[in-house]
Amino acid sequence: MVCVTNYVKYTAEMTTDLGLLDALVQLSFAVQGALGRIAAEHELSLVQVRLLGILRDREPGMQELAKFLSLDKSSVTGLVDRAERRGLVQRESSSEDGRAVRVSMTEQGRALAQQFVKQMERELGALVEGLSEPDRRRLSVLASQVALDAARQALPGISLSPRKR
Amino acid sequence: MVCVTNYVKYTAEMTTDLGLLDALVQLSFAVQGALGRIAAEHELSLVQVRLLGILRDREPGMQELAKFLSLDKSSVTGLVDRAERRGLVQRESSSEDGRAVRVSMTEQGRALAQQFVKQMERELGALVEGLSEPDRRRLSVLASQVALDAARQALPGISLSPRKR
DNA sequence: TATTGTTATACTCTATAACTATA
DNA sequence: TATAGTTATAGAGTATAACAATA
Repeated sequence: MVCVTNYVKYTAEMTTDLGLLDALVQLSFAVQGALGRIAAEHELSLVQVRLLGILRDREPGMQELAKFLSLDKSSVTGLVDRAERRGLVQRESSSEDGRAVRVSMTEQGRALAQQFVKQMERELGALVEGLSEPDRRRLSVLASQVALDAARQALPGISLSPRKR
Repeated sequence: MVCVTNYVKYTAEMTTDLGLLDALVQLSFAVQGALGRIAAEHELSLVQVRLLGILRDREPGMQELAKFLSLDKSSVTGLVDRAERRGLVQRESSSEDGRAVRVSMTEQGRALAQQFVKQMERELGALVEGLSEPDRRRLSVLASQVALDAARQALPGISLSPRKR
């Protein structure tokens, strides 16, 4: 049974296996919860966070941004409006195409993004505190494999520019 | 670097380790994406899905529901309003406390929840298709441990009624 | 007085459809 | 005509504050 309540019964002795499906769903809620909490601290939505993440190494147009975020372009208009109003991003009109704009991060946005990443590292660090170092490495490899498989299934045609890491 | 763009660069030979933090974030986006896609098919939000999940084996009051969902009680009023309008849940006034209501699932809601779970099992099954059976068991155990640790951190005082599994 | 729940209000986020301007 | 983007509109979802009814 896939548990979608985000609540888990636990006991003192800790060897419970939730089963793969529940485990992944619960884990995803835990991670998204951490993301959401930090985002809320900065009065950001998760989509705003993703926007900043995308703009770290790209200056996409609105349409392109819509594709990245799986949103309608009109939704992106509002999203960028609000982020721009807060001084996190900026629109620049394209020199090549009079219709197009390029969205980029401001210094302020970049600073916030960096701060966010640091907090996220702390929060997720706490989350995996209970695992031994070898277990962490195992989890990292397995989670990476599933995540990468998922990306391959979801984005069969999209080739992405290399990300700084 | 925690990647929050939900996009992953991948190559043909697949042994990449994203690092634990990115791996968990990416994995959580993949799982939540699956949840969100199925929810959207049924015109449900993720919160509506969680509501149905909670009501599988409880008939909580509005306040209690707010606590489960980490929402304000006024938000739950609207949430339950919309679900009730669609015939998925119902309010019943409590016999003991004249102020309170009890929210429960309708037959229609229960049927939808069952269907949802089946779809989720299929989708998540596809997600872990690339793992060997022993790797799946390992992932299950490790993910369970992190998820349960997270639940313990997040809900130190809350004791939950046993869930059917 | 405290608690349960709803209402009023305001904002974010989202999509659809219609629009403008450029290609 | 097609594409890039915005605007108008409508609805879900959220929180805060004020309210009603019951305990």
